[in-house]
This record gives sequence, structure tokens and C-alpha cells, in this order.
Amino acid sequence: MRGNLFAVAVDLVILTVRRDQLNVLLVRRGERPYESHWALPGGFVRADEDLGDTAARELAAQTGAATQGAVQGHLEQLSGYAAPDRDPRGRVLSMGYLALLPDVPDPEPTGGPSAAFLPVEDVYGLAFDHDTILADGVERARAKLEYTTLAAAFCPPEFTVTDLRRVYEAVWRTEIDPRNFQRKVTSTPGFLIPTATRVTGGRGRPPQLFRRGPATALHPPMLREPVSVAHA
Amino acid sequence: MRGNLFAVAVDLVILTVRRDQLNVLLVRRGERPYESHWALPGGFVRADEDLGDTAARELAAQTGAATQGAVQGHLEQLSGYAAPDRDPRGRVLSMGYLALLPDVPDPEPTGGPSAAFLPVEDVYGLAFDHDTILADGVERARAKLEYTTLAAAFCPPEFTVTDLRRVYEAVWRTEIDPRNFQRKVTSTPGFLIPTATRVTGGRGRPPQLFRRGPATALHPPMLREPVSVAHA
DNA sequence: ACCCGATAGCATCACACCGACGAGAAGGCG
DNA sequence: CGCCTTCTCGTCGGTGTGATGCTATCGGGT
Repeated sequence: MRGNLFAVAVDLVILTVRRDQLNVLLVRRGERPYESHWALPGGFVRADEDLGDTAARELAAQTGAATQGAVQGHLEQLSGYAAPDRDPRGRVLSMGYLALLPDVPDPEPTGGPSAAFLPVEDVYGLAFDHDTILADGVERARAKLEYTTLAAAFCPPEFTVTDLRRVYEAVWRTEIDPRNFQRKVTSTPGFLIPTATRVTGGRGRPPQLFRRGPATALHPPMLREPVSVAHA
Repeated sequence: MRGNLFAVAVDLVILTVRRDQLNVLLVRRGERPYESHWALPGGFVRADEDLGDTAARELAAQTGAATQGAVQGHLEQLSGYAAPDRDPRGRVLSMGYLALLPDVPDPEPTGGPSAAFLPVEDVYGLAFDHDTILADGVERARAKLEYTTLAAAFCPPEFTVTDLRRVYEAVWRTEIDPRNFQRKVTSTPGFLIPTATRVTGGRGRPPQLFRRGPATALHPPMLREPVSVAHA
């Protein structure tokens, strides 16, 4: 069997919506290279693991096993990164993974390296090629909100239409008309399941609470921009 | 640096449309394991290569450097596959790549292992986990025809609207109304650029010849099925 | 008690797009 | 010439969406 040997790592783009902003979980590196730089959380694939196993293990380690039930969240593979010089220690291939989580109370794992959710707009200068991986992950998340029901992965088990709309607005950095948005999501079969309860205590008319429905796709999709594609 | 070491390979899903059928390029293995089984073409990543370099090199090797100009074709990364037992020789991670080509004259490379385009419908029992990689590649291609102009990658430099429609019909295994299809593709700015020439010699009214335009996205997308998404 | 602002949710209208379909344009062939 | 085939343009109705108005129902201030 020819070919060089690689160390294989998994790097996670863990996104959540916090205070109406898209945030990514970063860790501060405690060792060289890139010591004290921010980086995506990740780790090497163990002997008995497939890539998804490693990603799930790292996700649980970073966010606490509680949120890892994955009923609510979402985890999917992004791309592979293997430029010859991407890691000065040697040949390392990294598989990017994208995780979407509800806004968890706070992500500081005990004892580990310092970790924090930071708004993606403020992030740059990450270790290795993590800026690229992060950009790919954010773009994937933005694209998937268009044609899937994945936005609900950012929400707690029960949520309102307004909660869901704020997810879209935060991820896309746009404003969406509340009335048209409500028509769209409530008229898509299987997207939202109404619960018996309503929310009280806020201002205004109490909203209906929903749970995620079984639908995964949005047909037709919700388009970010009525963008004119190209010039003839 | 912890972690096991992997051999890293690239496996190609090379698709083309031939005789109104979606075909994939396969090679017959000449060595163990899976000797004499069909497999996706591929190879190991060399010391100075990034993943895309390896994919481009293998694509050129399989199809001849002629078609490899890639102006016409298309090459993109699929997923990574690294199940611990996917290769009996040891730990191997394979990056899938998807290539779309016009129907080349014939792909038999000199001296190499026997290679052939086979209709994807007839393919099963490939070596390793290549059935999975192939399925992922075909599904990616089908999905991308919906919201990109990538179908033109299956066509020669100049082609008619009917050629393009047959690509969609072959990849999706559906029938499309020629009149509505023509309206859709010709009214999308930047998708098709008319040339001065027309085709003569066939039956019926001579069609207009087009080249690919600069557009890459289709807004709104062309939907495969008015599928009812889910049950409430 | 009353009004007011705020949010939720429903209704309406115009427009764009699409599927179904008709019909004309422009070639080959007997 | 008639007839077939295929390309191309048009029409009609249904659906989905953006823009917008209106109503429902709460908290809070006076």
C-alpha cells in the first residue's frame, strides 16, 4: 500500500444563536503550534472510531453530555482539509463537522482549555486553516436553512414562531416579515407541531408554542435573496 | 501528536450521460483485496499534494489529459469515509470526489486496468464501500441540478436546449415538458449564451446552439418533484 | 376602568413562476 | 405538395410570495 501516512483529526464548527447573533464555540490553544490562539474544538480519530464517532465524542466533551442527546441538535460532515503545510507538525488531514445547538446555558467544560461562544462576525485569525473551515460551516448552515427545517435545531424543544424567525434573521443577517414568515412555516406540513400551551408574561398577545415536526425538507425553499443571478 | 495514522486515498465518482443514461466510470481491480471486482477509480494522496490535486491527477489519468482542461467538466469534493474496517489492509481514509464530464469518445486508458462507463442503474457490488460513495455522488449530482447550472458540465462546448433537457431527464430519470423546460433555461439570465450557428441535418426545425453562460446558480431552483414533504 | 403600545395571527392583493396545453416556425421526406 | 418531426413562442389557471392592512390579546401606565 503506497502513499504517505496522515494523522486524521476532526474539527467542529459548533454554532448556536445567542442574543440574536450567530455564535461559534472556540477554544484557546494551550500548546504549540498556535499557542494561545483561538481554534475550533477538535481531536484525533481513535483506532476504533469512525469520523462521526469522533465528532460526536468531541461535541459531547465540549458541550456536556446533556446536550449531546442530539434529539434536538444536529451534526453533519463538512469537507476534508489536507493541504500539505496546514499543520507544521506534519501531515494532518482534518474533517470538518458542523453542529447546530440550542443556546445552552454556558459551555465552560470543567478543567479543559478555556472555551467560549463568540459571534462569528468577530472571529478571525484562528489557528491552522480554521478560518476556512469556519467559513465553510457558516455558509453550509446558511444554505441549509433555505431548503430544510434545520433552523429548529437552534431552538429549545418548545419554541414560538418568533423564536424561529429570530434564528433565521441571526443566521442570515437579514430581516424577515413576521407575517409572511408565519404563513410560510405554519403552512408547511410537518414543520411545526402546535402544543396545547401558550406563553404568558411577555408583552403582547401570547404566542403559540410549537415542537419540531417530522418534516426535514422545505418545498419550495425559503430564499434568502430575490437575487438576480447573473448578467447576460 | 496522538492518534493513529491513516493512509489517505481519493476515490472518484466520474459521471457522464451516454445514450440518455447516467453512467459512471469504473475500473476492474487487478489486485487483492476485491480482486476482479469493479471499483471507483482512485489513488493515494502523494506527499506534496492536496486532496484536490490528487483528484485532478486521477481524473486526468482516467480520462486522458485532453478532457482534463476542466473548463467544460466539473470536480468537487464529496464526503470522507473512514470506517475502521472499510479496508482489510489497514486504516484508510478515502475522500470521495464527484466529477461531471461530457460524453467522451471512450475512456480506455492505454495499459492501465480495464475501465468502462456503466449505467449507474446496473451497478452494485463494488469493492470496499464504493457502493455508498457512488450513491452519495449520484445523489449530490441530482440535487445540484436543481439549484445550479451544472447540467451544462455534462454537455459539449456547444449544445442545444434539447441536449440539456436530456441530461436532466437522464440524471433524474424523469420526463420534462420540452416547452416549459425551454422557457425556464432560456429565461434564466446567464445560463445559456446563444451562438450564431444552428444545427442542420436532423429531423425537425433546426435548433439553436448555446454555450454555457457565467451563471452558476438557478433562482428559483428547478424542482424534481412537487413532493409532499411530510404528513402532519 | 380605560387607553395604549406591543406582539401574534389572519386576510387581502398583485405579481412571479410553473404545469398543462395550443399553435406557429422551419426543416426533412415521400 | 402534403405530412411528419422538432423547435420555439403564447396562453391560461393554480400556487407561492412580498407588501400591507386588520384584528386579537396581552402588560402596563394613568
